Amino acid sequence: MTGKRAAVREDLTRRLLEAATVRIERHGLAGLRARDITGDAGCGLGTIYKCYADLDDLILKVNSCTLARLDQALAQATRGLEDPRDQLQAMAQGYVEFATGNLNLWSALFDHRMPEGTPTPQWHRAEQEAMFALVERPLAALSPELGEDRLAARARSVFAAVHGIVALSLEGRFVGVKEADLRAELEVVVGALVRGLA
Amino acid sequence: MTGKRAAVREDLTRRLLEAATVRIERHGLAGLRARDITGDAGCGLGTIYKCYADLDDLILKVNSCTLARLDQALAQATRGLEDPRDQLQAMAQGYVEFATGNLNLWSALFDHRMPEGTPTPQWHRAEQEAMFALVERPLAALSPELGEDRLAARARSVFAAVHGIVALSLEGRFVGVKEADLRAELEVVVGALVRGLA
DNA sequence: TGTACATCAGTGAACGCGCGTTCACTGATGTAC
DNA sequence: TGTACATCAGTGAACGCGCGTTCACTGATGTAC
Repeated sequence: MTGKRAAVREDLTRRLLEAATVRIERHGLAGLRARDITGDAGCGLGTIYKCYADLDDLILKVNSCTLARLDQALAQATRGLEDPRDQLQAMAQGYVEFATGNLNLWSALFDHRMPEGTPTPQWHRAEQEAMFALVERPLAALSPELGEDRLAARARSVFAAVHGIVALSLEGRFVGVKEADLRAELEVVVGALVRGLA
Repeated sequence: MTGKRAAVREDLTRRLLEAATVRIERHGLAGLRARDITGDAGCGLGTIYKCYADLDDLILKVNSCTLARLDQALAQATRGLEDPRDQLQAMAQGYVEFATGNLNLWSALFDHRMPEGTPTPQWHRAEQEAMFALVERPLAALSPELGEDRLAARARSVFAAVHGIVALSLEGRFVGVKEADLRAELEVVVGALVRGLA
C-alpha cells in the first residue's frame, strides 16, 4: 500500500478541479471562492495549496480542461464535411453551441487574468494556439496561396471575428446581436467571409 | 454669490471624472481605487459619494465619455468618403486607432460589470446602441434589401466581428492576431466581408 | 506478523491586507435682520 | 454694510467585510526491526 498517499492526493486534486469547474459554470469566474471549492470537494481549505500552487493555478487547470473540450467540440463539428466552407460554417455553429452550453466556463477562458506582472504560462498559451490548427485547415483549402505566417494570422482573425460576435451577444456587458438572431447572423457573416476570402 | 456652492460641486465632480479617467487609462480599470482618485483630484475620500452614487456610477460616467469620444472618432474616420466599402474600412481602421490610443479606457467599455443583480442603466445601453447607427448607414447602402431589424442585427454583427479581432489582439488575455499584423488583417477581413455581403 | 517510531498530508483557525463606504465633525457659505 | 446665526458641503478616521493564504497541530501512513 505504498501508493496510498499518492492515490489520496490524486483523488483530492481531481475533486478540487471538478468542484471548481462546477462552481465556475454555476456562479461564474467572479463568484469563485476558495472556501466554496473546498466545501464542495469535501476537504479542508488548506488542501488547495497542497494540490495547486494557488487559486490562479487551479483556474488555469479548469480553463485547460475547458479548452480541450472546446477543441474536441470544434473537431467533432467538422467531422465528415469535405467542403472547407461547410467546415467553417459548422465550426462557427459548433462554437455558439459550446458557448451557450458552457456559458461561464467558456467566458472564463477569456476573462481570467493572471495577477499583475505574471504572464500567462507558456503551456497554456500553447494550448490556445493548438486550437487554431482546426481553423487553419479549411482556410488553407480556401486560400491555398497563403504562406504559413499569413495563414496563422488569418486563422486568428477569423476565430476572433466569430468569437467577438458570440461574446458580445452572450456576455451581455455591451450591446450585441440578440441571442435569438445569433446563429442566423453568424451564418451570414461567415458565409460572406468565406465568399469574400476565396 | 448664491451659485458658489453649486460651482464648487460642479468643479469637484469634473475633477473626479478627470482623475478617474486618467487613472483608468494609466493603470487599467482593475487598478482603480477610490483613494487614488480623490488623491489625484485633491479632495477628501468622502467627496466621491457626494458627487456620485458610488464608484460604479463614476466608472459609468467615464465610460460614457469614452463612448462619446469613440463615436466621434468613428464619425470622423468616414468623413468625406462616399463609397460604403471605404467607409466601413475607414471605421475599422479608426476603431484600431482609437483602441490603441486609449487602450485601457477602451477596454473598460467592455470589461466593466455592474455588481451582481444590478443591470446596466438604460441610458448607458442607449449610448452604446447609438454608436451602431454609424455602422448601419454604410451597411444599408451595401445591402439595401435589408429591413430595419435585419440591418440593426447586421450592424451589431459587423461591429462585434471587428471588435473581436481587435480585442483578442490588444488585450493579450487570449491568443490573437499579432499587433503588427492587426491593421492588415482587419483590412483583409473587412474587405472580404463587404465583398461577401454585397 | 506485530510493535514502536518517524514522517508528513490534510486541516481550519487565524492572519493580514485591501478597499468601498459611512458618519460625526468643522468651518465656509448663505440668510435674516 | 455689518453682525449673528443656521445650514450643509467636504472631510478622513474608522468601520466592516471579504477573502486568499499560512502554519502549528494531529492523526493516518509508511518504515524499521
